[in-house]
Amino acid sequence: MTSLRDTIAADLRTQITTGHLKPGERLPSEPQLAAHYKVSTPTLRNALAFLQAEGLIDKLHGKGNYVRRPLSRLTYEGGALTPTLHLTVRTTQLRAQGMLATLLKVPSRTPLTEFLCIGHADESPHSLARIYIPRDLAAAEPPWCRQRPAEVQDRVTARLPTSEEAATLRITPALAILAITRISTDPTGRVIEAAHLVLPGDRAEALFTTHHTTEKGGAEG
Amino acid sequence: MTSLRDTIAADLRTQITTGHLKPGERLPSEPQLAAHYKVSTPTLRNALAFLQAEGLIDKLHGKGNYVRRPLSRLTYEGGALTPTLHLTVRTTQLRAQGMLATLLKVPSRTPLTEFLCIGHADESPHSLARIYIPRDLAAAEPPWCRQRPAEVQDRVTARLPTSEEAATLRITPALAILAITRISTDPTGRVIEAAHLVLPGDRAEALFTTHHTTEKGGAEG
DNA sequence: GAGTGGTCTAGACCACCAC
DNA sequence: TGGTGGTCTAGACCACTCC
Repeated sequence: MTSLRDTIAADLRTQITTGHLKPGERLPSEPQLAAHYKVSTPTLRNALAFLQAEGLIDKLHGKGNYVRRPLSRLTYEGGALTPTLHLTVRTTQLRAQGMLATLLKVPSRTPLTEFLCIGHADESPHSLARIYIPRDLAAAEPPWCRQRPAEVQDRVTARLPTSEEAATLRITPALAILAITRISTDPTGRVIEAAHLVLPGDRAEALFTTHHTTEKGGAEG
Repeated sequence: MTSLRDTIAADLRTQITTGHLKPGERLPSEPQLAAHYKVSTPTLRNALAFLQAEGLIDKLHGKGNYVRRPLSRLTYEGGALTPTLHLTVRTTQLRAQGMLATLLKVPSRTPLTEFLCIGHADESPHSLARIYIPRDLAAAEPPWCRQRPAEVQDRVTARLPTSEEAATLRITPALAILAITRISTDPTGRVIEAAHLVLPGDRAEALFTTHHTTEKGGAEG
């Protein structure tokens, strides 16, 4: 009924979560584990790939498989990233077109500035952001927009990373990510910023707080 | 440099997104595709598994691989699911303990009611919700809480589904999901509802709108 | 060079679906 | 019954890490 892969993954998962295998500890080599579970190496590797996608182990080429240490969790708060060490990799001048023009509600060929940012913690990247701002509002320093937003809309989805995103964030292509498209508008309704954020699912979460006034009720389902 | 799997996946992805392969269309059988790309069937299946995780194809056991039709996207709006056909599978009386007691900020063994809900659209499940409400506030009909929330806090993460979640939602274990933990409080600060929501990443998104008053600024990074 | 994980092969065997 | 996908095997060969 349940596959060998799932059985093995479940067993190792239990050993990790119960502390039988401790954080930082190296697992036996794959041939050894395969022999122990009496399966072929591809089957065993399949199970390990699952644990990697869950963020329970790190696979290090040429070194071994290690139980992952608990990660400090990055919290994105609706409308703003938590203060952290950021690295602006690239600033690009471009012109709006297609999807970008639609998001920013500007005509095609409107001058924009793109900020490509990578967030870091513990020497490893933990967030990727592409921020687009109409050029007349763009600033040289963070926050890169000269104007304060009156309303911020965050559209959050879960998906697997593209190979480029996986390479940039140094994560496995099987690790789920939070993809957030953020649109900020000023009091007049003008879009002053559009941003694509990518946060690894194993070390990031997004937090949104909604206040309901008495006039309008809340939970419908 | 790039693996055969990625090359094949990229090729098929292109054929799908460009319309060369149309929605609903059946792909050639796996042995045929393997022969076409001159790879073994496991390698080809590996590529197809990737496309499945991206939501581009459906793998139907005994029938074939099909280009997926565009899915109607479920939008969860901060604090409330969009009105849709819901099915309450189970109502359970239980007592708070551990994590649940912490979330609800109640003492252990406080009586609670759990509502297990599955959302449907087009005959297929598209959302899974576990809602916990202090028993004195629980109602028999949706919305199951007798009281209106003053504040709703949504904690959003991306991860892979557990095997139970995958089975319930009829999705592949490799498809990323949005996991939302929602805490609703009344004006006095009492927690009136805690909910765990699971939304498939290929057909759901969460939308949050934040309004900033003039006193407090917004984007910090 | 020894040991590790990364990729791929060729094929067996089972389960599901349609006829 | 025949074709399809699902799982697993046994092993080859390459790339990376460390000594």
